[in-house]
Amino acid sequence: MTTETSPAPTASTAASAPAFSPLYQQIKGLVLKSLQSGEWKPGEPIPSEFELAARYKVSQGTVRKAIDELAQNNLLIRRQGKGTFVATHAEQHVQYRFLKLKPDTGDLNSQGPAQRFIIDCKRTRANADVAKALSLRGGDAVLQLRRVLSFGGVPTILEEIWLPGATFKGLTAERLSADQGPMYALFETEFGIRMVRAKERLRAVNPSEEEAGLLQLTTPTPLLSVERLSFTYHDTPMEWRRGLYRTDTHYYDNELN
Amino acid sequence: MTTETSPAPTASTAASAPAFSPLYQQIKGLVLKSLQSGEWKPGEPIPSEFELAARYKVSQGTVRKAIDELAQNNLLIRRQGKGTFVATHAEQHVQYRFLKLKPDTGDLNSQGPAQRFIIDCKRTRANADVAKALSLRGGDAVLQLRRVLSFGGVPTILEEIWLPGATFKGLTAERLSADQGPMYALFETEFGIRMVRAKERLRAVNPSEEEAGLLQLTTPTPLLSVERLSFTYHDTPMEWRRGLYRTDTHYYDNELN
DNA sequence: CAGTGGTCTAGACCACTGG
DNA sequence: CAGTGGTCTAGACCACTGC
Repeated sequence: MTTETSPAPTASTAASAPAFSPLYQQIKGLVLKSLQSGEWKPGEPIPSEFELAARYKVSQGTVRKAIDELAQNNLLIRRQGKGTFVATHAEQHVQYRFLKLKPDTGDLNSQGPAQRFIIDCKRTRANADVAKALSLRGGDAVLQLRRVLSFGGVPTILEEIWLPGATFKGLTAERLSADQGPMYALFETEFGIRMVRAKERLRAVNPSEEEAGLLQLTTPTPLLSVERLSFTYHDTPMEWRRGLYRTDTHYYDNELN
Repeated sequence: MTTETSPAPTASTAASAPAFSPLYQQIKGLVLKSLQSGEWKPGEPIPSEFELAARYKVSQGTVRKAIDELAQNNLLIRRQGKGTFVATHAEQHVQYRFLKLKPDTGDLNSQGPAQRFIIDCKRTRANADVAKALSLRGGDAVLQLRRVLSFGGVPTILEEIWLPGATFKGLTAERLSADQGPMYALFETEFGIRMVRAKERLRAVNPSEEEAGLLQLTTPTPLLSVERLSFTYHDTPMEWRRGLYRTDTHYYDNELN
């Protein structure tokens, strides 16, 4: 690793700025590349700080700072005495990392695991909205699926999910139904896609008759509409979903800092 | 600053653990104490890293790590070449730091600043729920106020706010109406209270007739109910509010990591 | 130009994990 | 006990701000 200020993978803001990029940022980029390429897979340990320092020809402290930031972004997990591991949506004691819905009493697992019912799962073509969200061309193949999540036997979430067809070749309703565990964990093992972060837009809405029926609502109930765009490495959008959450027995939990 | 492992402000988990507390955590605690005591006020610079290092008898790097964490928690703001400043809800280019509502088109300020109308502001006694949230005894004095926020002339948010009466002595509707700028900024300058973080619970609800009227809703519209508990230093709850947000023209924006 | 925060290094030692 | 991440130090140098 050279010490001189270099153009580096940190794209300058297009114009005149020389774009000074600290060493640890460049290291961060290299580590990210190895993560994305699958050199280190979810759940596995990455090389120790000393090994990485030798590999990149920098001091351990510099590697440390790079890893610190990646760990804060939930891409890596540090475990003192054991090593640094690639984060995963499976096994992570924090299952359902992106699901912020909590029951008014108890916790999500107090009534056992969630039950999942696939309503349908079909290949189709992206409409304008979905194409735009997923950075596809209108008409590109997409996989569209709907499902209901129940907690303690009560249907609570109705979701509609769109995935790029090219990336998720071979994903079927059967494959999804057979699986235990979070869908995002399956994406990792079967398709090498790791969801890294997401944006959500929340609204209060009245469900359509079909939607109310799928959630077995007996009285008119406003629902929380949650539109989510999920990203994999390098801010690449990889999933668009819209959920309808019952919020008479649960609430959407959020922390502000 | 002693280097030996000390009991320190880091409360041990009640039982047998000796509770090792790193030096920089202890420094963090001392800095926090100075923040809370008002030695350094919102908007003001704190001493330089070298000065603090001398004061606490530790190396600059240790002070740095302490400040880094406080800056990440939005308690401090670092400005290269200038210094480190106490964060504030005023002036901060990010006004309305805790307000996650965004318009479907444009941004919150595209139609000028928010208009605020105080509906009422009265001193009363805490009911059980409010008392519990604010860690008061039932019947303690509380200040209760309601207001409407409008954007571009459209009433969009109806809020009901409860504050501990003892801390906010002298806060009146007149005082609030006279003020420009965020309420949390006024809390800092007038009462020495700085809101540091908050928790929100979201639900979809149907407004009562009175609520619909105050928001000038002409058709039945489900609203986003946002219950917020705000904390000042040391996780002390200081404000409870419930907002009703119109989400037909706006949405609640959230980032998941 | 002096003063601030930001980066980088090299080395020592500590705390935690597993064999 | 060896190997990992975690803390702490001391010092050098860089980038940014304002006078």
